[in-house]
Amino acid sequence: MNVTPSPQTNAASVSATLNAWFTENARDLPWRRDGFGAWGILVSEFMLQQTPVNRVIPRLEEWLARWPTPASLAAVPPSEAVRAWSSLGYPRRALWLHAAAVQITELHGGVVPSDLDDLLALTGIGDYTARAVATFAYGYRHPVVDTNTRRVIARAIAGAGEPSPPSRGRDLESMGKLLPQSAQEAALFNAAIMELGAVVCTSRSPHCDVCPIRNVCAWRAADYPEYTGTRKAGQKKFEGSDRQVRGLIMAELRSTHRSVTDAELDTLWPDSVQLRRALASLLADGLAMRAQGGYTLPV
DNA sequence: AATGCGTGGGG
DNA sequence: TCCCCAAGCAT
Repeated sequence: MNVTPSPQTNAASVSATLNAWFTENARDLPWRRDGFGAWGILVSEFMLQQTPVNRVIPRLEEWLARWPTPASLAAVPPSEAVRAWSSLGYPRRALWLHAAAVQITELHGGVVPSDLDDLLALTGIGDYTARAVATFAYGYRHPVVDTNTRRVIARAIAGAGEPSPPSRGRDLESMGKLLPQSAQEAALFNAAIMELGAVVCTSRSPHCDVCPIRNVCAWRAADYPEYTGTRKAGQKKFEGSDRQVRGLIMAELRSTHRSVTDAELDTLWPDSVQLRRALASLLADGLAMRAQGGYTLPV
């Protein structure tokens, strides 16, 4: 009696196999420690938005030692948050995390909310981060979809080499179909599929030889067809970009507690028009402010 | 919805 | 070397 696997049994197989694999092979990361807490998880998720794990860990531990609660961060000026962010990149995230800490303190009694809509209302929290916090900090049964999850589903389930461009509804639906019924198993699976994408089913050179779901992988079954769909637009060149100049200015502002003069800024970049443009955008973002004949981080 | 937003490591 | 990518978000 041969049984053709139904989508349900295939989904159950993938989630059970990945959860078993994850239980044995999960990396020992700070935010996975028992009792790490919702605030620590929230901070880690902010830092992990587009920044690799290994670069996040030291900054995260410093951050939580200094600001163990949302209220403690809310009590200092945003300049301190931006400075402690150091060179993690995308410093707007530091500003947004500080703003979220203020909101949590003023609107939620200093307790990181667990409700999806409450989380989404916080500055700097979008669909991924809201779901990650509700799931990993509070154990709710929500689908959590990040870039790793999207890639694993594209390959193992859809048989494509790469995911299509993100589509919120479709992404949540496809992850929802794989999600185990129990909230505890669901939370584990959300982390497990992300982990697989991060360490095995990687974007560039996937390690299919050690993949725990290689036997049910649709991409492998189809003999690894190349991706044919539309790609997301590539990043613009960084060298010579406004982003590079913004980065130089921010590094200068972080390096001192006194105000940085126009003359000092002019030494950072040869094109003064571009430098002014970058500076104006930082002022507009609230990452810099005028002070005492120069510029400082936002107090 | 397409674009802008840092930084650094790896193929 | 250069190009791609990394637990996204806001506009």
